[in-house]
Order: sequence, then structure tokens, then C-alpha cells
Amino acid sequence: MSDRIPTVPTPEEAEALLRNAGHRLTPQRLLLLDLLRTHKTFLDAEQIYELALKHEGDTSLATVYRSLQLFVELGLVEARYLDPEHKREYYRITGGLEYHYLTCRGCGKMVPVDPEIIQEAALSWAREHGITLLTAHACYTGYCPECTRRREKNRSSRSS
Amino acid sequence: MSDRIPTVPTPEEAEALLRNAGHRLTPQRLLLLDLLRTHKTFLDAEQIYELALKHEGDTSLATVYRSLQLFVELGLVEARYLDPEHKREYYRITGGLEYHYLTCRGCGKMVPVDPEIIQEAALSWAREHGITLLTAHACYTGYCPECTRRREKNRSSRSS
DNA sequence: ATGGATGCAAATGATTTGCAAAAGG
DNA sequence: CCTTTTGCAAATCATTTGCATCCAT
Repeated sequence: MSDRIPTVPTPEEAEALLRNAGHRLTPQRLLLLDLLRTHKTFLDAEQIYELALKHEGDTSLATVYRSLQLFVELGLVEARYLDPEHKREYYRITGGLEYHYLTCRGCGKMVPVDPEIIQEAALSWAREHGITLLTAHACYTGYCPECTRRREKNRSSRSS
Repeated sequence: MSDRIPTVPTPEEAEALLRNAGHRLTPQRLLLLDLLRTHKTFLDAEQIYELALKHEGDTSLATVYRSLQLFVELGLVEARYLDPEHKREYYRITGGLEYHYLTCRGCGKMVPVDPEIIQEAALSWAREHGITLLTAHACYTGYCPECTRRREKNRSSRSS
């Protein structure tokens, strides 16, 4: 991510990366990589596990966690805490756009934040300081446009 | 946080807020608020609990968690997952600058990110979209300046 | 053959919760 | 008084880990 968005690893690249780092190409790992490459959106470990079960997968949740951890270390997979409660971690194959969300305190909705502004600001800052940015994740809370409007109206009917 | 940094609540403001929302001014809550107002930096629940014990505090960890949750709902306290592992949550009194950190994948150091750039980008984006921003938190990982330089040197001695 | 990988079940660790006792308004 | 709050201990829940077995290489 020196300046451009990283690319999605091809199956060959992924396998080479595993190999070169001295890891084995087990059917479980290959299936997981395949599922992640197909299903580009963020998924949590449980969802990935259930996907694997549906696709002939002979695996366990522990293996899913261990594999995801390995993939993240190798840079094949990105992990994020996407919900504001940060209860569980979400994973996806490397190479997508960086997403940012605002969680509305009024209605609970998650509003996607235009990533370009934040990404550009972060990247130019990093460039100026000789920093290599690998991942950037932001969490916002506040009030979405509708709730902001509603609150502004209510401001006329003061309380205390 | 319409445009300016929010202010630290005074003891009176905090007590009024609790009162008006129908909550009781128990010694445990008052002590916690006091500790947080004094100790402006981010602390985790355990640290806050131990601080309370040191200061004559007759309380429990459960009460600390419950109070912190209440304070956050009332906007008196801000909660953040500051470390990239997101193991535990950190709390501080509302009103400080928003901090952002980059965690170096090389040496593990946490480099503070100049908050102004991100904050300005986020604020102007929010303003344009009629959004009220209450909190903004970002997590970065990458390589700090030293590790970036070291890696750039090593790039001459190619591997695969 | 053999060290890394798996599956299972048990462990972990931060946070939450049920409930009876205590205490704020 | 009466409802909220507390303290304790037990419960949660995502994730990790020990260990015996299995299997890529």
C-alpha cells in the first residue's frame, strides 16, 4: 500500500507464499483461501466456518481461526473489527478498498464513510513521514443525517 | 463535536446529567468521575478499579463496568480500543483530543498519528453530509520510519 | 518417516448478569 | 419506603490452546 490499493492475491501467489514460508497446503487451508477469494466481503470466523461446512469442508472452528491467523500474518487476509461494539473480528481477502463506517447513535444504522477522504489524508501523512501504511481502520459514532435533523428540530423545545 | 473539540465536563455538569437522567449520585459513581477527571489519560476498567481501591474506594469491578457503561451513554466518558489486538477497552473523561495510532508491524511500537489531518478530513466530510460526529477512532498498522528504511535497504537483497 | 496440522474439548480473559442485600431520594 | 445500585459469583462468548492423532511432503 505504498500509494496504490493492494491487489487480491491469485491462488498461485497465495500457495507460493504459504510454501515459501514453510507451511503446508492442506485441503482446509486451500478451501478457506478459495472461499475468501470468492466471497470478497468481510465475514466473521463463524460465518467462514459455516461456509466451509457447506462446501464439502472437513474442518473445525479452531482450524478456521488458526488458518485466518496464519493468512493475516502472511498478508493474504485482512482482519477488522467492523462493528462499534468490537465483539468479533471480521476477515476478508487482501486487496479491497478500505472501508470506514459511522454508527449512528440515534438509530444504530451504520453509514459508510466515503473512504477516499480518510484514505488520502492518511496516505499523504504517511508519505510525508516515511511511514509504510498497511492497514487503516476507523470507527465513527455520531448521528446520521436524519437523526441530526431530528435533533436539530428538538433543539427548539429545550429541556433543562 | 459540531466543529470544535468537546470540553471536559465539570463535576457540576456531570452530576446534573446523572440527576436529570434519573440516576443516583452514589459514592462509587462520584469517585469514579473524580478519578477520571483527574487522570485524563485512557485507562482500562481494571486500572480504574485499582485506582478506586487506592482512593478509599469501596467498589467492585462489576460496578466499575456498569458505571463506565452509564457514563459513556451519557456522553461523560469516551471508550476506545486503543491497541490493535482490541483485547480490552480503554476509557477517559470526555473532552480530550482524538488520538490515532499506527502500530508498526516491524517493531510493534505505537506511533501517534497527527490527529489534525484525520480529524479535519472527517469533520469536513461530516459537515458536508449533515452528519453529527461524536467520536472518531482509527487504527493503523504498517511500518514506522525506521522499519520502512530498513525494509527499503533489504529490498536490494531480493529473496524469491 | 516425521514435523507440521487438525479436531476435539477444555481453558482463557474481558465483560456481563442474576440475585439478594444495601442505600439513595 | 421503595426503587435503584451494589457486590459477589456464576455466566457469556469470541478466541486460544493442549494433546493425541493425522497427513502433507
